[in-house]
Amino acid sequence: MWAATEKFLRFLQQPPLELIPSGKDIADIRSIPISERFYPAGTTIAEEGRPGRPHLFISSGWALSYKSMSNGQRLVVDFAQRGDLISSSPIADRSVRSTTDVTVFEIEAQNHRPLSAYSSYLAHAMMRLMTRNHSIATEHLANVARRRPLERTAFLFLETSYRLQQAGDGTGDRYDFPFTQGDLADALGLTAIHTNRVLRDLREQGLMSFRNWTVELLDRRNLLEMTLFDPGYLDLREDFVG
Amino acid sequence: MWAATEKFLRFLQQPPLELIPSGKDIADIRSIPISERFYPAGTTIAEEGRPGRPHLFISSGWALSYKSMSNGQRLVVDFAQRGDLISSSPIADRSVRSTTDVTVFEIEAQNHRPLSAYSSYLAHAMMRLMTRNHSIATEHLANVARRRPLERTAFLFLETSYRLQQAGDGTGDRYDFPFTQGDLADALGLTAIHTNRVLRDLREQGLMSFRNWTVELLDRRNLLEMTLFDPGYLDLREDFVG
DNA sequence: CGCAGACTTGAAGATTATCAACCACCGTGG
DNA sequence: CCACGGTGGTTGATAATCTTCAAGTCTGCG
Repeated sequence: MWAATEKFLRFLQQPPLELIPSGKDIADIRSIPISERFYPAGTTIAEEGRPGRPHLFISSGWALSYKSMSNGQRLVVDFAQRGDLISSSPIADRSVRSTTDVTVFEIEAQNHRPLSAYSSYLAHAMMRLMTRNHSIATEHLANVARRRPLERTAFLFLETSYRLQQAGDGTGDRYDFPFTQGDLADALGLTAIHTNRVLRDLREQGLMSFRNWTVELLDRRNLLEMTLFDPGYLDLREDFVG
Repeated sequence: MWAATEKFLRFLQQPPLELIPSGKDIADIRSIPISERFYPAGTTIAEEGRPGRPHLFISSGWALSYKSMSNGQRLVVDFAQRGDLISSSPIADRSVRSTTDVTVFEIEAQNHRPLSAYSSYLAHAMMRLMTRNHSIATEHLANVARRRPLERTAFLFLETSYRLQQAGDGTGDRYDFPFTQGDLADALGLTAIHTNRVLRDLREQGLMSFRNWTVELLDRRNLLEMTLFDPGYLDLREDFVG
């Protein structure tokens, strides 16, 4: 009947969320209209400036979340992967494009009745994810504002590796990363050319390599040391009080 | 009896939130322990790395939200003012220090029962504020990554002016801003020295001035034009579905 | 083969940081 | 009253970093 809802319930219980809903929580969530949608690679899923789209839980694939700025520049906000929530604003402040084929769960409240009125459990889960997203955005800000390009770039790939691990996708020392150096540059606040040189440095120093759409972390110990990477901000613990 | 709760309810109905709770919403919120606290200027209200502090609604004063990075650098995450929510994470990812005397409402769930279980209304309000905070953080990221220092600086002061207006604190063409050029630099991703030169440029071009802890927007039209500032991301509209 | 998109390299120029002073203001204590 | 120290702000010279411009290379694919 509501196949999407049942799949969504299973999704919540798998990594990275691993929620354990009670009977009431499950019943509450079943009262919310949830749909599962498939977007082929290259689809624009959400567009900046548009109002009130549903909240998106990515269930598989990679998506690029970005802002097209009025000065002609572009900012890549995030490389979104399985388990990530892309929550909507009254007016979307970013666009989302599927980079690979992508499957998402879409949730939208009806008749001006907020989701939190349907399910306090889902509200709680969403607040945890939104808090984590905020932490990630803040860490990106720190990265761009206060780390040098080499460390900055290494940091981003380390973060991505940890998030993949959390989502249960591999060990993280080697992973697919289907984005261009231009995408990377727009995430790091550099030019594509400079990003290219930074990647070469990282490769020549034997630290890591990004070629042919795959990342290899060759010397994780030194990468951690030079970036002083601490994954605490990615934590998704149960003891969040929201 | 619960003076703080009643004051908090009034706070919700004033700018910038202007919420209109129903009778049930009010009863729900009365079931939550809320305290009002006063922090003199210079107090450290929250500290990075510490677990599980309450959520903070700033009711008056200015606070500085920042990260002390392990590479010795500092990032100023936000200049928080009246009406802002500083939501907590499982592990705090930033510190907060009162810059002026500050009054806040502090809300903390008890016994592992999430706030959303007490009040779907408060959960909804918090999700709206968290979404706005996320939009602000993303815009700051765009600002630092993809705008030049002059526009970047002007943008920050324009944003602050709009947020003050939303909170009902003055017209915004002239306002107190009790932070140093060093604080500003750590928010903009520049050195203090370069920030000083940028401020001089803005002043010499007759665009705006920041001296003696007060900001004057002298030529708002040109500031808006050069930054292409669009306050849409600060929107706090009722039609949010979370 | 030839094209398009992504990547790579070198040289030159612009921007931003660093270093080293110095000024201005303010509250304190002699 | 005034010297003093501390904080915050200002300036110039120099060095490092990053961008821009211009020109390719590589690869997959029709």
